Amino acid sequence: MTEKKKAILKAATVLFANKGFADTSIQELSQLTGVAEGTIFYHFKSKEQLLLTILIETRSGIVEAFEHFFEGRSFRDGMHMVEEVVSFYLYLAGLMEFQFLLLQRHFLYRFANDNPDFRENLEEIYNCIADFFEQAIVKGQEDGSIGKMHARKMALLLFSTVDGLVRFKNYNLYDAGALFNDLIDSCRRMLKP
Amino acid sequence: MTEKKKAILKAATVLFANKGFADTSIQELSQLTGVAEGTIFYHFKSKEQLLLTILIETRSGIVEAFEHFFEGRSFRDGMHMVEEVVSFYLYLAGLMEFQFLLLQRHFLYRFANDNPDFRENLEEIYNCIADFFEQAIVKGQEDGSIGKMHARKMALLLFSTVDGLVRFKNYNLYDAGALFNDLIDSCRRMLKP
DNA sequence: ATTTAAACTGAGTGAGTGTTCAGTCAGTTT
DNA sequence: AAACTGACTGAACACTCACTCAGTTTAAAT
Repeated sequence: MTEKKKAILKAATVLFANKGFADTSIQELSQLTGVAEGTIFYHFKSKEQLLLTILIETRSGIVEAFEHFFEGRSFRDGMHMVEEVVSFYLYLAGLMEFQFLLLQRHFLYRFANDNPDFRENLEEIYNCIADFFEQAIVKGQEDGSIGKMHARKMALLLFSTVDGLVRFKNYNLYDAGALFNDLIDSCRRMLKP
Repeated sequence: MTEKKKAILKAATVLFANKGFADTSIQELSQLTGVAEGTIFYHFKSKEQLLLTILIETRSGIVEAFEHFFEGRSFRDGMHMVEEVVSFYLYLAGLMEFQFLLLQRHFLYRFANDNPDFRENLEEIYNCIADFFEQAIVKGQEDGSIGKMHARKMALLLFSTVDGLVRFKNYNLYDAGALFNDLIDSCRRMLKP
């Protein structure tokens, strides 16, 4: 991958995340990166293809980060693992700020409606994260640290809570960090037997 | 307010919510409503002004609905009031589907960055809802149905959970309704003394 | 030194955009 | 009947956009 191609992907991620798809022009992207407009279309056959490439990289980035973090790792019990999943999600949302912002933008889900490539990549991201939440809960139910409840549904509830928090932060409504301790406490109370 | 003006507002709400601001053209809005393009600019001095009008109506709709629902109403205790706030939020999100979808779209918050009118209306909506959650929690702490914890922070956590759920539903990821009972149970466990 | 293919350029194109405006018309006031 | 009003129209305007393409530069292989 050439330097210019990398620069295009990096800048486009920020622009798409901050300004949206329609409000980001190729001209602007060209000026910001110092790359000619033609070069952008040499590397990506269309604006939509450029967005898809970013989504694919985002998917592999997130999925690999999660798998790498939890691979061969052991936890005192399921409850602690839940806390680690929540923490890691928030940590990653800070590290991959623009990718996470992008994932919350509606236009991605509009593309997903008639382009299976978008749909599949989005589903893989969400399934991966929900699965980690679920695994932790199931583990906790086996070792007794988490009460009897529908594991998948609780996983989705936890997921939607942290997802909502990240949205509040992204939209400058409230700071997710300030609620971190309360979030962890709430998780414990929600899940304990 | 003339019939045509009403039709423009109604159709524009759906289009802005579903397709976004930039991807909704005045031409499309004109065709969909059977109103001439010029008429749209006769009633609203710009596309942005049209969006602002929709936001203002959304704000008053939501704020009045909440105030009307809880006005002069009494609850067995604070915990039950929390449950009612959560339920009513989800009920309203179904009733005012497109307005709630609109509120989750990023372009609104971009306008809010340099247009105080957008900012103020958005803040009023979020403060109003967060306040109801907080009131319920404070009431519960007074009557002993809710434990000792930071009321505002817990209110924000609850808010972000239901907000996240509505997002999952809007983006066709998961159905919020299927999680309703689990949501209410979790709220109880999160808040009980 | 020559060849070759990949990387890159930027002027150009045509479709589509939000907005304007001169003008029509039904209904009300003078 | 004349003057006026406000709702409405749609053609025209200036502008932006994604995308194309003929041509140039770069860099490695022969």
